Amino acid sequence: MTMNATGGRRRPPTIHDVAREAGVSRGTVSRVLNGGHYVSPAAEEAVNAAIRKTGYVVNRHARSLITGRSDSVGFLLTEPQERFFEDPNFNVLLRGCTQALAAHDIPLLLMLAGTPDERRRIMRYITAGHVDGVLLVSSHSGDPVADELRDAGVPLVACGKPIGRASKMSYVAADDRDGARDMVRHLLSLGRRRVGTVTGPLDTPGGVERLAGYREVLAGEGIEVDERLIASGDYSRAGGEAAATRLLAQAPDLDAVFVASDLMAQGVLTALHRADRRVPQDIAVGGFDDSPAALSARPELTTVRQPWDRISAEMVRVLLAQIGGEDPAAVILPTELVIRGSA
Amino acid sequence: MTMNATGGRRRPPTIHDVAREAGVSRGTVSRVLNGGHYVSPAAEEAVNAAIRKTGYVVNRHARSLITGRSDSVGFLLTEPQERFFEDPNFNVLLRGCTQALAAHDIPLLLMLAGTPDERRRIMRYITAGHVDGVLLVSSHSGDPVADELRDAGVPLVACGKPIGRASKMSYVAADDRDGARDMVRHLLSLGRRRVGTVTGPLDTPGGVERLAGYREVLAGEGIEVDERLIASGDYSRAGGEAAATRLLAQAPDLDAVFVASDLMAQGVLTALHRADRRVPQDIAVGGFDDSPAALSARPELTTVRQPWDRISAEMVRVLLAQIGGEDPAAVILPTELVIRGSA
DNA sequence: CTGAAAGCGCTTACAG
DNA sequence: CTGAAAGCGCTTACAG
Repeated sequence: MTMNATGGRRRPPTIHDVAREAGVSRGTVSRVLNGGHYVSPAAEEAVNAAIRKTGYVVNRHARSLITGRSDSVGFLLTEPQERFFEDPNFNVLLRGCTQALAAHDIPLLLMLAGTPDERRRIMRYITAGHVDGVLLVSSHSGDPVADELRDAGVPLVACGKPIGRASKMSYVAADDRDGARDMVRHLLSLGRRRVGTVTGPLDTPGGVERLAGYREVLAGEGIEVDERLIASGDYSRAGGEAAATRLLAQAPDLDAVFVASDLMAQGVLTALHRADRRVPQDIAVGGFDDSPAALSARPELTTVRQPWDRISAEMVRVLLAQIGGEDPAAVILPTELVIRGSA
Repeated sequence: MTMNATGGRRRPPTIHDVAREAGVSRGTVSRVLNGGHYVSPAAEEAVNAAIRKTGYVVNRHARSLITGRSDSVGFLLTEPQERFFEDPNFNVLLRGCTQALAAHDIPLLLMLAGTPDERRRIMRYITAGHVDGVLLVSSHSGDPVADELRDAGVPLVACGKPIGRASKMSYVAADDRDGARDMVRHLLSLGRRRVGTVTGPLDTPGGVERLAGYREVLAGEGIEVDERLIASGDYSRAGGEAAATRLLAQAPDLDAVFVASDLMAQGVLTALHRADRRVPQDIAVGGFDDSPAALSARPELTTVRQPWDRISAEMVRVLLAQIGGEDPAAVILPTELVIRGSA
């Protein structure tokens, strides 16, 4: 039983075969391939017929060699690996971006750079031009990769507002602050008066903005913010659990909590369950994301939906525009309150 | 504020620049790049110094154009999208493969083909040679993609034994049957006598083999298999929940259940909880996979660990060997019983 | 609108 | 061991 790499693969047809079949020059075939400008209708038709007949598919390597473009895009995740697999948000984003790119016939290269070592290798790979642009997924602002890529002139769009350098970098984000406001208002409308919050890391836009929304609503209602009602988390389930435990100790009269991510909210539910607090009767819990974690929680989470489909579609749109020469752009998308069993 | 695609990118150095710097011909530089054969030590050293000095990185498109290889590998998932995001196993596998390939400096192209339409487009892409080989992840044997790829001569390795055509196709799998035997023996060792099972889909190797292991152990113990103790699932959480509900109705005296995946086991726990059966006191529950789902379950799942790291590493190893011209190979890896709270 | 020609950056026989 | 040369499949000014 022999089977090698070239096994059943025939030599694929080239532009030359198409030209011969169509009775035109290779230049004309190429023009048809690249938009059909300066080509007579007759020639165009002959070429298209020849393409169908030969089953021709352009050789991207040859094309890239001359155009200097790779016709592929990188999806770069600079979080530690665990986060990627723990947090369903990344999955949703990855799928959305893959699909949006597929519509343009552009393959997505998945790049995982959790360690400084991996980051270096991948930076080299990217800056060598193996990818036309990068979809950057990383929540922390301390991340140097974003700056490095921008300085290298690599088209780039971040998911979430890059703290401190937004004006020079494209990004797509949900309206974090507004979503937080909706949730806190909802909790208050339930009659809760001791509303706490578990924040995201405060070096991330989600951490900062969702907390800001929380403060705004309380201030607007004339409720003084009690700092004992605020605990910070790290977007992990375990972090949420620990934060809730602290909250319970600092403010035993807590009757609601807005948690800055669904995954942390799962941890919060675990902590409340252990402390024999019923949800939502004793303590109402609101999440953020509407990730799959919201539905797998018990009770199912009332949460703030981030429009992941639109976020990924916009990231791709903005990136392709930038690769095409356009200036960077920021896109802010509205969120939606989703009410389920937890609040 | 202007910033375009070519912004900060300089024209990268070519092999020509390196040759000039090193005072040798381009051919010699190329030889150093490709293994250093037929190159004098002096020349090699000069070239390496020149590479460092110029920061040269090979242009893969030019290389691919002549070698006919793309130096990249596809990770093809033919499951419906939802499954990919619901089941943590895929994530673990994806990460493992990405890392194993990264060690060879080979990028992984993520390909999601959940619909017939996407499958067609991706098949075209792959058979056009844009990828040197594919890592195929799909649990169902009805999947035509595997055959199509093999017939097209594309180097291929499947995750899990492809039912009915294993002899002609590379695959890497855990020893499903043996893992199932370990788990059922464990449940019996706990003194349970009415041990049921929730199987995977019976057109998947995991569905068939894990059920076979279950039957074998019972037969070995002289226990007649009661078909009312067997319910089939679809590897989804909801499927596990439904199967457990059926089991409870058919065999109310159930005192243990071996579930063919951790994710389904989560659903089983939900159903048992609803039926007021305590785990593990009333009913012991054993899972399969040792995926992240095992740890997020309450109680944490006793399960059968699939060695995901090794599975992905072996998949990559076998694929690269095959791309290099070797014959297909099958690799079976041992599992390990992991005891936690649920049984 | 179209063809002939140059050239993208690299690898690989071919002579030496 | 090494250089000169051909050529991978395509795109794009350049003439017509």
